[in-house]
Amino acid sequence: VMILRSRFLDARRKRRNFSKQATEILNEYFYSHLSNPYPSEEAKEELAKKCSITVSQVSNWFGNKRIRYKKNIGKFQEEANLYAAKTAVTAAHAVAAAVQNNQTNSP
Amino acid sequence: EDKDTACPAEPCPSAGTAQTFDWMRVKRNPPKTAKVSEYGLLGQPNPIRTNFTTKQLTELEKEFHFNKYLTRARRVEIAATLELNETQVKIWFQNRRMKQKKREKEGLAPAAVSRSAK
DNA sequence: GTCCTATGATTGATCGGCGG
DNA sequence: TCCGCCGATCAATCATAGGA
Repeated sequence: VMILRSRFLDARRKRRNFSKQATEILNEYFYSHLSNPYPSEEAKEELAKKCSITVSQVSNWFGNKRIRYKKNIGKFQEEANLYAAKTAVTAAHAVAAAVQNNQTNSP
Repeated sequence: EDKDTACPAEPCPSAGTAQTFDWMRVKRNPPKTAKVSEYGLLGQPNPIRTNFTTKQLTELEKEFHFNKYLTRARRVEIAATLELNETQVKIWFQNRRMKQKKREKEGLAPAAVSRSAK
């Protein structure tokens, strides 16, 4: 059939990839909330702020990410482990700091 | 704000194999729009997304600018004229309104943060 | 330039909740 | 109980960006 439909109406789709750091922030949130990657409106606004993109773009990103992730979990395994390790290190630092602080107070 | 930052009953197991959470199993029911088996032979009902023609979209758009909301009568009329279900017309207006709201919101935020810093 | 995959945006339609 | 709307999301697709 004439699949020649919107050859013009979608000229606005001049996509631009997000910055490396923005994607980094979004992925960190996604993988640290893998059990429920549905940021609240407030969380989306915060992410949008940090990433310098709009709330709609944050929504699009999560929508695409969720669909594509579950479509092929295996393909994202490496990425998942990468971010899991990253957050683990961050958490470890916090714990280490807490422990150290605790030890210096109880000799 | 956050309430699921930790696993309920999971110490810290999987390190290489991701778990399968409920959201990953979510499956939408296939569209029930449009009449079924109109081509008996091909036996392919309509488990697919409808592709509106440029003409249909043009008419819907025109009507939308006239009325953001449809009356039952108008909906029936348009559906018949464009050869669509009443549901499709109803949903189209619903989505169109959401789109409108979204665009208005985006068109007023990008440039309105410096009321004192400039 | 060619080909293929990654990715942001669009959109018809679904899901759950609310009000009439 | 049924219906329409809202807000969020799904799922498929479009079109470009980026890399080989």
